[in-house]
Amino acid sequence: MRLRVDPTSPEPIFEQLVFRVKEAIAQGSLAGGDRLPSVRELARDASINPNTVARAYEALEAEGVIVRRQGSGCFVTEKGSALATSERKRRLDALVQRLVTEGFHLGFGARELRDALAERLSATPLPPRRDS
Amino acid sequence: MRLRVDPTSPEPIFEQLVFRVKEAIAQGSLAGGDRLPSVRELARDASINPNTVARAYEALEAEGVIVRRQGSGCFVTEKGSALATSERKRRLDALVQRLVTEGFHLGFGARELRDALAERLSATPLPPRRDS
DNA sequence: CGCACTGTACTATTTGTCCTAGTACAGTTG
DNA sequence: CAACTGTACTAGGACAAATAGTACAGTGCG
Repeated sequence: MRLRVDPTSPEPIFEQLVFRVKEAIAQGSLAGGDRLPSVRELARDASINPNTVARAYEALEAEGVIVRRQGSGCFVTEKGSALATSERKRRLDALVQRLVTEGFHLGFGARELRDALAERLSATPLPPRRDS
Repeated sequence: MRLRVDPTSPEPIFEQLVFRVKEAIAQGSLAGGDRLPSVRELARDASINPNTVARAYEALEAEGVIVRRQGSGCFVTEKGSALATSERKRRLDALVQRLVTEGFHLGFGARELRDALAERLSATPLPPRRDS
C-alpha cells in the first residue's frame, strides 16, 4: 500500500490522497475490510504532515468510502454510495460532460473517447459491487 | 451568449467561466471566429468583477482556445490542441481514469459508464474538428 | 495493568489563491 | 475625437492548504 503524492501539483495534497485511495479501490488493489496505513505512518512515508493525512481520511469517511476507528485504524467500507439515485445520476452526467468537453479540446472525437473508456475498462475491470 | 456562474460553488468563478466557454464550443453553440462578450459586459451580466473575467479569458488564451485582441475583443480559435501527442494521450487517460474511479464509487458499473458516455455523445454530437 | 499504537482535536503560523475595487494605459472601431 | 476593446498594475479582504506542536481518547497486546 504505497501512496505517492505530488507536492508541486496545484491539486491539494489531501485531495490527491482521497483520489488515490478511491482509485486503488476501483482497481481492486484495496477491497472492503482492508486497513489503510495509519495517519502517522503514511505521513512519514509521503513526507507530509499527519494533519493532512487525517484530513484526507476524514473526507473519505464523509463520503462513506472508509470508516475510522479510534485506536485501531481506518478500514475500507463494504457498502456502495449512499446518495439518492437522482443525485448519483447528476454527478455521473457532470463527470461525463467533463470528459467530453475536455476531450474535445484535446482534439479527440467521439470514437476516440469511447475507445479510451473501453480500453480502460478492459485493462483493469471494475471489482464486483457489494450494493448495500 | 449567456454565461451563468455559481458564486457559492467551491470551484473558482474564473474556472467555471473557462469550462462554460469550452463547453459551449464542444457543443457547437460557439464556433471558431465567434466573438465572446467583452470583459466588462460579461462582468456586469454575471455580477462579478471584470478582473475575474479577464483572468478566465487569459487562461483560455493560454490554452489556445481563444485569442484576445486589444481594442476589438476575444475570439474563438480555429485550431486544435497544440500539445504533443503523448501529452494529449496522457491527459485523456487521466480524464477517463477520473470518470471510471468516481463513477465506480457512485455505484455505476462498466456498462453504465459506457452507456452514459454514448448517450451524451448522441444527445449533442461534437462539432467537426478543424485540425491545424 | 502498562505500553505502544491508533484516531481526534485543538491552536498557531505561514503561504498562496480567489475575488473585489479602483485606476490607468493602450489598441481598435466608427 | 469618442467610445469601446483588452491589459496592467496596486491594494486589501477572505479563505483554503499545509505545516508544527501539543494533547487527549480509544484499542490491542504482552
